Formats: sequence, C-alpha cells, structure tokens
Amino acid sequence: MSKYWKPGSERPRTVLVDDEEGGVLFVSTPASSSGFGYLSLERQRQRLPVYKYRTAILYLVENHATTIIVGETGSGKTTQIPQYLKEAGWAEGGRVIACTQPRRLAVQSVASRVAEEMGVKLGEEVGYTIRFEDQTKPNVTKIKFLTDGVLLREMMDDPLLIKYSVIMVDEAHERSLSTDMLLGLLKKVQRRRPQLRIIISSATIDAKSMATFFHIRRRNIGQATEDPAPSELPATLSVEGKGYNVEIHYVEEPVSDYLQAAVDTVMSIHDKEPPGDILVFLTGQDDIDAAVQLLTEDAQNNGLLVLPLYSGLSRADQDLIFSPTPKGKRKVVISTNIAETSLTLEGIVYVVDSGFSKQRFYNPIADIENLVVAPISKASARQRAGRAGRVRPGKCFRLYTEEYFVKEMPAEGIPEMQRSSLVSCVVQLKALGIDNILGFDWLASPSPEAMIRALEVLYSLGILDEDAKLTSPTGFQVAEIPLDPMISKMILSADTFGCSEEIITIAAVLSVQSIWVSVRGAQREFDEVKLRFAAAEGDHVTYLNVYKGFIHSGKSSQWCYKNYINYQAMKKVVDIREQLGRLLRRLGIVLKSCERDTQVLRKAILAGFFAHACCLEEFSPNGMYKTIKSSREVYIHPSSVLFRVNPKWVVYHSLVSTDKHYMRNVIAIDPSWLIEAAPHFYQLRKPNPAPY
DNA sequence: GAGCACTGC
Repeated sequence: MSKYWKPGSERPRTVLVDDEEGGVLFVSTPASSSGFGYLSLERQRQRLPVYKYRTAILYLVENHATTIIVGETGSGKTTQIPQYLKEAGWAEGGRVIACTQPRRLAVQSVASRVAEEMGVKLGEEVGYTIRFEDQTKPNVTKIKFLTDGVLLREMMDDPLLIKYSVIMVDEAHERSLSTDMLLGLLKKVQRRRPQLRIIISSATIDAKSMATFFHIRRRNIGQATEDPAPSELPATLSVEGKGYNVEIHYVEEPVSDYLQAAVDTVMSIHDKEPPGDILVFLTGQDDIDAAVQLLTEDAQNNGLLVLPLYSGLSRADQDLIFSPTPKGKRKVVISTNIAETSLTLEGIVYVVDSGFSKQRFYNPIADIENLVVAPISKASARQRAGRAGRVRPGKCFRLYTEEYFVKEMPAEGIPEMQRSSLVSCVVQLKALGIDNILGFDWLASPSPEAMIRALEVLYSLGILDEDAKLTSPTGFQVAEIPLDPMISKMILSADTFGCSEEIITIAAVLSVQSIWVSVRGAQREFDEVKLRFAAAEGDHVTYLNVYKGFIHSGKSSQWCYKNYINYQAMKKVVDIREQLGRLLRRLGIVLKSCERDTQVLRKAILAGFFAHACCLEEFSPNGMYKTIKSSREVYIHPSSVLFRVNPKWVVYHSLVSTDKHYMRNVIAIDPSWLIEAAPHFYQLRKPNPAPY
C-alpha cells in the first residue's frame, strides 16, 4: 500500500482565536481522548473541549451582538453553550434561549441529552420543536431546540422573535436554504432589537465571511435602551474538537474509475490493515449497488460483510448498518452522502472517499433542477475523513491526489440558495414583509435570473400580483401552507372543485420522497403489485388508492411490506395530511370529498401545475413528449403508472434530469382544461408558442 | 426501464 498511497500533510486541527476587537486571546491545548463511561455527567461536561472556553464565550456573547464559534464535531458546543447561557442568566425573566439545527433527529437527540445533563424532564425546562412535534411548555421552557425551518415559520407570527434572548444557529456551515434565509432575517431583526444575541456555530474556518456579513452599522439608535447595546462587531472564537487523529492518504496518480478504485482500496485495506470497519463514500444507488456486487463476488467468504446505504432503502435494510459486526468479520458500508451528516455509524476506522457526490443544480432559464455527479468541497472531504476518527485513530483514503485537494478542490460547496428554485423562499420572505427580494441582504446572493424566474412563476400562479405583492387571500394562504407553492395553490383550488379531502392526500404523498420501496431484485413482482393500485388517470389517483389501502389495513406495516410500500413514508403522509387538514380548517376551508369524480381532481391539480403540461409527439416511437411551455423533450419516468401508456396530454409534478428529462408523477388531462385553468398562460396558442 | 441528501404551522 505504501507504494500506492502517499500520506498527506493536512493539518486540520489548528486553533484560531480572533476577537475582532483584539482584546481576547485563547490558546488551545491538544484534544484529550478518553472514554467517559464512568464519569459523572458533571465531570463529563467539564471534560469537553468547549468547557475551557466557558468564560470566554459568555464574555463574548455579553459584549457582542453576534458571536461566531468555529468548532469541530465533538467539541460539545451544541449541548454546552445553551447551558452556559442559561447558567449565566440569559433565560431569566421569561426569556428563552433557542438553538437551531438543520435536522429533526439532531434536535431531538441534542434536546434529550441536555435535559439529561440538567436533570430535568424533557419538554419542560429543556424542550424542542420540530414539525409535527412540540415538546415545549410556555413560560417553563428556557432552552429550546428547534429546526431552522420551524424558527422561520415562527417568524411569521413573531417577526422580531421577541421571546428569545439568544439564538444559536448551529451547523451554519451546511448553508441549507433555511439557514441562509434565517441568517439574513436575523441580521434584520438585530437592527430592530439590538439586545438580541446571535451565536453562529460552524464547523469550517470560513468565519470571515459570516463576520463581515454580520458586521452591522446600526442606523437608528434613536430610543435609549436601558442596557448599553453590545458591540456590533462580531466576535470569532475557535474551539477544537474531540475526534481522534485521522491519517490522510492520497492516491499518487488521479484515478480514472473511482468505482473500481474504491473496490480495490477496500480489498487492500482488508488485506493489510488491522481490524476495523470501512465506510466508502460513492455517489448514488447505481454506483453503490455495483460496488456491493463487485465486493461480494470478490470477497466470497473472505470475511467481508458488505452493506449498501442510501435513503431509498427500507428502514429494515438501513438498520442492518447498525447491527454489530459478527466476530471475525469486517463490515464495509458503501454509502451516499447520507453518512456524511445525517447518519452516524459507530466503529468506522477506515474511510474511502471517492471525492464525488450527487448534487442538485437549478437552471433558472430552463426552470429545471438537475442532479449531477460533482466534486465535493474540502469541507465535505474533512467531514468524510472525520467519520473514521470517532472511536479510535483512523485512516482516510482519498481517491484523488494531494495536489488536487490542495490546489483545485473548492474550500466550500456552493450554498443551496444558489442551487435551487427560489419559489418557496420568495413566498416566505414576502409573507415576512420583505418586498424587495432583489435587494434582500443575502448571505450568498442567488442569481437575478433565479429571482426573476421565481417572481414569474408566482405571478402566473396568482400568488403575487403585478406589483409583486402577495395576493389576498390566495398569496397569504399559500404562505401559510408549509409546502411547495405549486402544491399549495393546488390545495387551495381544490376548495372550489370540492375535492380538498382527496387533494390533501395527494399533496402529502407528493411531499415525501417516494412511497414505494426500492426493489432491484424483485422488479417484476413489484410492478405487478403496483398494478393493483394503478389508476388509468395516472400516478396521483394511484396514490389515493394506496392511501385508502393503507388506512383500510389499519396503517399496518405488514400491509406495506407485502405491497412494496415504504411504511415510514406512509406514516409521514398521514402526519402531513393531518397537518394540512388542521391548517385548512384554520383558513376556513371545509374539507370536501369528490367521491369518484377524478375529473375535478385533475382540474385542481392543473390549477397548480398547468405550466407542466405536455403533449405526446405524434408518431413518436419512444414516447417522446414536448412541454407546451417551451417545447422541451421529456419522457414519462419508468416508475410512473402511465409509463408505456402514453396518453396524448399529460401534466407532470416534477422532472428528473439524468440522460433524459423524465417526468415523475404524471396524470392524464384534457387539453381544454388548460385554458380553463390558466387563460393568461395558454391563450391563443397555435403550434408551439412560448410564453416566455 | 430508473432513483443525492435534508427540511417545513
């Protein structure tokens, strides 16, 4: 292996302390690394790297409006800082300390850990809020963990976030859509509420741009406040992590086939390295299944237990990953990016990093989201490597050269804000009274094309008016519904068509990944089972049949298993459906059923998705459609019940672009409904006119 | 004949 691999010289664990005012300096000590099993909770807390910075953090938060904390995983910042703040009195007088996370699971686990450390019952002094679940008590909860999406929603009722004294935005380096929106809005809130403290916690050293962003010049400090306002210069503090050292190895020459290189590397680790499980990062299901097959063939009875991991797997298959490795075996998990942040595997000692992941990119001109294999960033590469150092010192094998890493790999990924459609963002900002979207203070500004496209789409849906203001009531109601605006529009229209009962089921199904389980081996059987639910009208109506079956079965997981249906997804459908029902009631909409009339149902769908209408090309041998809007070539996705049925006129929910543009979730329509649904969009159209 | 990952009153 020494011939092939070149040890790297990356020094990830430098500690940097940088108070912009130059007054404070902290020097770190090397990370300690011992098991905590026998220590009391209090002693464990004191052993965390962040503990040394307790006084410093409290000092900075006291004196600065914004504090940026750079800390690696395992520093303890997420669980400790909210407690320090509470101990220092930031939760007194009915005020609440908030800590946001990008993911639900993180919210729950961090909250329960903190409650345990404080010796209180979860949901009282320490609580959490995620969608569908509010574990907080008014006037009792002092520390509240929540997803950043929930905090954004809270702003619709409480734009200045009055009840919070400190808001800590954790994992800000991930730069999710809602984190970026939240940070932009928090900056605005801070102008109006100088006493609000913001803590931004990030795992990467790119704190400078955050600091520059939050360096606000307050304009109107007219009214005298009782406390002196904190410095508007953000402070930056760095805390080291608790991970073990991970030795980085690079290939000497670039590899041409990362799949084969990954397989070879696994075999080589298995041959030459001491015991320890291996985690391999590839890009998608195809790659992963291929690698699993190669390794399983290669590895017959040689002691490798090879397991795939991606979100499309059923829960049972995902859980295999967590089962203990049998004696004398070495576990190899071949995973997508899911293992980079969302799932943590214990016992990994070796990581193989292909250097790629699938990433979503949005083309605002074509209004299409693409999924492409793209190189990862240095930040991701470090995160992946860190997965090898959770239990003991590990090794990371990067399938790219050190020169590439140093010179070519981008430091950070492109923020999601610059890779997505802005339709939802715009509605949320408008609802918060931000009228000038182009002039909004973005952390990373989206392209003007994307913003203009979003405004156009929303205007065509009747959600925004000519002045780009939310329409009343439609626009404001759409903003209340936590779904894609096109789906929200569809839901609201269902009221007129008398089919809201059915439409909210469809909306819920369209809002989850997929209700089918992934079955590669039993494809034929799967297709046959699917036919039991299939409706001639298309996928949306098929989903109604599945939902009915699920409810009829008493929401049985067995029933799901037998029918190749994802039980977790169906439970989520039920949750979303209930939420939508409550929401509509609040908007004064009474749920009505259209019984068997699928025509009104499809008209309601069209009210949201008229822009996605397509017509089958005449004499097309391979089922080619063209979009009415822009004559784009599209095909029905093979997972659709209308695949090979090819009705003349269809409307799709979304496009998946791989080698072709595939329409996912397709329904057959009558073209006359189009003019009815959107006269402004489809007027006087003779062959292939383009509205834009 | 095909499927990155999260998330939301």
